[in-house]
Parts: sequence; C-alpha cells; structure tokens
Amino acid sequence: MRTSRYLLATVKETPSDAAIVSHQLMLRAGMIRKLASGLYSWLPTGLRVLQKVERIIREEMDRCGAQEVLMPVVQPMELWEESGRGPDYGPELLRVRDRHDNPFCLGPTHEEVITDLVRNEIQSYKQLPMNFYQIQTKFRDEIRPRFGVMRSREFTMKDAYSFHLDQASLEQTYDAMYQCYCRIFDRLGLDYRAVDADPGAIGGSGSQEFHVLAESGEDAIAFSDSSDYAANVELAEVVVEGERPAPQQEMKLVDTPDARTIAELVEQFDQPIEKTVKTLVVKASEEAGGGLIALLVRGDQELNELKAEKLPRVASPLEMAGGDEIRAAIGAGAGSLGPVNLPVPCIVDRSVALMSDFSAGANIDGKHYFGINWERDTALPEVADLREAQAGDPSPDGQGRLEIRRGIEVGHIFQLGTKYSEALGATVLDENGRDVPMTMGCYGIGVTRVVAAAIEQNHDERGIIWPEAIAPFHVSLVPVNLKKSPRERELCEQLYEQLTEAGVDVLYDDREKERLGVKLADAELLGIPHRIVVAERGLDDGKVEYRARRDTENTMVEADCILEFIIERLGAAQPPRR
RNA sequence: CGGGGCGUGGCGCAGUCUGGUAGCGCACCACAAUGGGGUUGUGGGGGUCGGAGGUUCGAAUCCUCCCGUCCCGACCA
Repeated sequence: MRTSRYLLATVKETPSDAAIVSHQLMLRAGMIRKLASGLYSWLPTGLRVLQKVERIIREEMDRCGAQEVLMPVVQPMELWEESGRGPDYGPELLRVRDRHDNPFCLGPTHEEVITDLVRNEIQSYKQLPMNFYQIQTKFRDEIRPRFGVMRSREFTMKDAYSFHLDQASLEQTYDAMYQCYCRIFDRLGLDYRAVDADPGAIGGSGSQEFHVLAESGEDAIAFSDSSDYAANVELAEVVVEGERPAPQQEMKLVDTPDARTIAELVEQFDQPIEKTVKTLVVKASEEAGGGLIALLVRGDQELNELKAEKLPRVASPLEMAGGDEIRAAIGAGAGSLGPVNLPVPCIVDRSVALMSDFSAGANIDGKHYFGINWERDTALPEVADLREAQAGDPSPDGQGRLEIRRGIEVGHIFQLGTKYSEALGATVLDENGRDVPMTMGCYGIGVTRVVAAAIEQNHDERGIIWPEAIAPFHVSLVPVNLKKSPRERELCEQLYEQLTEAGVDVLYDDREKERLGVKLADAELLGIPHRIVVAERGLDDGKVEYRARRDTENTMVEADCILEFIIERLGAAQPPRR
C-alpha cells in the first residue's frame, strides 16, 4: 500500500473523550472513528487488524473441526419467548418491530438461533457431536458503553455452539476448545491466562475465561508463576503454609483506650501488624439461627466478601452488623472485639488459625489482649478460607506462588448443558430410540475487544507496538526525500514490488510533501513491526536502514539482502501468504 | 438508572462569571524556502457557537426545557 493512496487518518492530538490508551491510539492511528456512543466505524488500518484476528480465529476453529455458519443479526422475539430469556435480558436487548408490527431484536448472542437451527437439522445421536461457529456482529444496548471498542454496543464476536449426546462428549469438545483458544491467543501473540470462572459449579471446569494481561484490565487475576493455575482474585483459594508456632508469651489484658483500629493498635503499642487480628461482625444466616457471627482475619489482610457469604453460617448477601447490634450482642464497641470470651459464634481465616502470640480486642471497651494463643487461651473455632488472595501466596495447585495482575476478558468457554435444548425442544433420538435433549457448550471470543486488548498490552509513548501476526502492515518503507532523490525512489519502488510479491504487507510512504519526521512518527504510531529507511547517504554504500519497532538503534543492511533479511525476521509464526 | 463534567470550523481548546455579533493551535488549500525526527514564511478556505423557546435594542454569553457526549457505581466478549 502506498500512503499517497491510502486513508492514513493519523492525528497528532489525543482526542479528549478517550480514557484508555487503546482507545486513544486507535483513534490517533486512524483505526476507528466514533459514529455515536458505542458505535464505531473501522477505517482501513483498523479493519486490516480486525481481519487478521478473524483469520487466525477461523483457521484454528476450522482446525478443531468446527463448522462456520452465519446467522442473522435480527432475530424474532418469538425465539426469546420460547427460551424464556426475553424478560431476563431487559433493556440491554434492543427490540425493534418490522412493518407488520412483528417484534424482533438485535442479537446480543445466538444461543436461540443456533438451537432453533439445530433442532430442525439434527435428529439422530449419530450426527453428534457437532460444533458450529460464526464471526458476527452483536448488539447489546449497554448501560454505559465506554473505552471505545473495548465495551461498545455493537461489536464483533466469534461465537461457537457445540451439541452433544451427553456430558462426556461435551467435555471432550470443551477441552478441545480450551486447547483451540490457547492456540489462538498464542498465535495472536498475546500474554493471557485461562481463568476458572466458576470453580464451584460442574467440577471446576464448567466455565473458563481467557484474559489478556494488561494494567488497564477490569478484573484482578491471581495466577501461579510456575503452572497454568489462574483464577479471579475474588475466587482464588488461599492455602496457607507452615505450622502454628508454639506460644512464647503469656496472655495479658492491656488498656488500649485510643486504639480502635488495627493501624492505631500497631502504632501505639508497637505490635507487628501480622500479629494482630481483625474481628468483623456480620449477620448470621437463617440456617444458623440468625443473630450475629464474627469473622476473623489477620490485621494486614482483607476479608473476601464473596467467600464469606458462601459459608453456610453467614447470611447471603453479606451484611455487616451495625454498631448498636454489636454492642447489644457482645457488650463492647467494634474497635475492641476479639476471639477471647466472645459471646457470638466465630469463624477464623486459615491464616489466623496459624497465628500465635497475637493481639486482638478483649470484648471490653478500651481493652485488648496481647499474647493470645489458640487452645491455651481460647478454643480454636471453625477455620475457613476467608481472605483475599495476595501476591506471594502459595498457588492452590501446589505449584509455585501467586502473582496478581489485571486482565481483560477476551474469551469465555462455557458448558451450557441442556438449558436451551430443553427450552426449545432440541432433541435427538438416542440408541434406544428415545428423545433426549442435546447437551450444549458455547465458546465466545470478543474479536473487536481482542484488538483493543492487544494495544493495551503492547504500546509505548510513541504508539502501538503490534504483535506481528495482527499488525496492519508488516513493514513500513520510508524514503528520506523522494522528491530530490531518484535513487531513493528507484530502490523503494523496487523493494515495494519485491516485498509485496513475497506476500509481505508493506506500507510504502511515498508522500512527497511530508518530511522524514512525520513519516517516521506515523509508522511508529501505527505500530508497524519492521521499518526500512532508504536514504541517499546509505545508498552510497549500497545500504538501507532497518529498525524493529522496539529497537532503539538502526541496523545497516545491504540493499541487496534486505528482502531476505525481512522475510527471515517475519518469523515462522506468520509465513508469507503465497 | 443514580452522581458529576462537557457541547464553540475536521481535531484540541480560549471566549460564557461581567451580553455588543467569534478567536488561537493543529489539520486543509496556494505559493515560496527548507529537506535525516512532527521545518518555516506569506496568502487563503471553512463555524446555524448541540437544539428549541424565552429575557433584551442586542445572546456563544442570562433563564427554561430538550438532546448529545464523557467520567464514577451494579452486567458483560
């Protein structure tokens, strides 16, 4: 492509309404333009990237035996009534009516449509399993579209739906899709983790999310530094190591009139924070007979509310007790609570169970006990996993330690079961001639979001740094002064032709009106991985300048060898197309 | 849907408090110079000041309503 004939559409200034880097850079690099809130047009540069992502997804889905289909964006509401999902979806579902006043909606997803298709086409268990996918526009009338293409109302999604006779078959395909997704994100060149989305249900593998690691991610992910264990921080199990040390100190009652918080206790009485215990009082569940229950975590650690409310004795949703309730039940204020002589039931975090010689409130206003030891001073109550995982915790799978980083959810694989097949009557005859609902799985990738996530993960102050596999162009070819140098022009034209012929995507900057600085800045903003600068002063020695996007220095390369040089660098991951 | 901000040439903004008929930078067009990191000069083109109504001799500016858009909270690829 020649820049003189191309809608480069780069802009120098950062648009004011773009809050995150990927959005800013996509606008600045001329990839997208906003039409209305949550609606974006893709310009040539953006579309090139999008199509490269789609191509990789297609290739890998096809490789797994999935079959591509294409379903309508507009769907009859009838189907949504049949599945019973219409009311659940609420205003996020954009409803429209046709000229006959029949109700339709813009598809936010396609479970209903594919299930309808399959119930009419598949009759026998002998046809199963089958896996269908499409790459299609979805519409969700988001409450708050934001971050450009990261959370837009209209977006491109690859969605796949598999159909099975039984759970065992579903699990096989589910595992295959897991592997498929790993290959896709590997090929995209992204740093990602597969995260257990709901470890409680269906044996821990019912649903997994794929997250691209990036600081701007909306979810905190805990993952092992030496295995593929990964979980949402809120769901990550905390395992503790070691034994409880033997008591060293006697328990003593101390006057602590001005210590109402852990911070004050630590500061005023020189207590190490990891030797303090926080006592949080919450409502107990109906099953536990109501009333209050205390939850104990270490002074330097945080209660994980999700874990707490899953405990049978704790009310769900979690509700903190008020000051008056605490005083009525315990006879002391919230700042002076602890496990010794506690008149309400109590559950302690695993870390707390391993503490010795610790300090906590005495359940008497203005007093704490120091040097408390379990069993000697008070019985050890129920122990549970109550706290939020921290970086450095041992990985729950026993391998390595946890690291915590933020992630952008770009994929989700899910074992659906028979929810839709039952609702819509999608059944097959099994080997006994009986009608059984098909067991289903579904597998999504947010294609447009992948593009934004790739930028979030790969950029610097100059612009985007594309992974080679999805770069809009592989190489930028930049002459220093085309107007004045016939030699530069001649070589550039020749290289452009040769590279293009070799299947390399080249952006040849043949603009005569722009100076070198402008052209280089554009190439860097666009994030083109390889750059060749053709200059008079190198040509005297028959050389051109090469620089990779992340390099800080030029490499001089013989003009005669640059073609091979580039092709070699394009790497095995992205072989030239012809 | 709550809370907050912002709407002025394509983009980024000033002008609004204190009414007098619109300005700056970038981009664009022409010419000239320059030519290895967003160069310079000269001359141009382009704006119903988000919309409607009102106050006033006069409204970008004051008042009312509406719309759009962005940010912060519960959903999601």
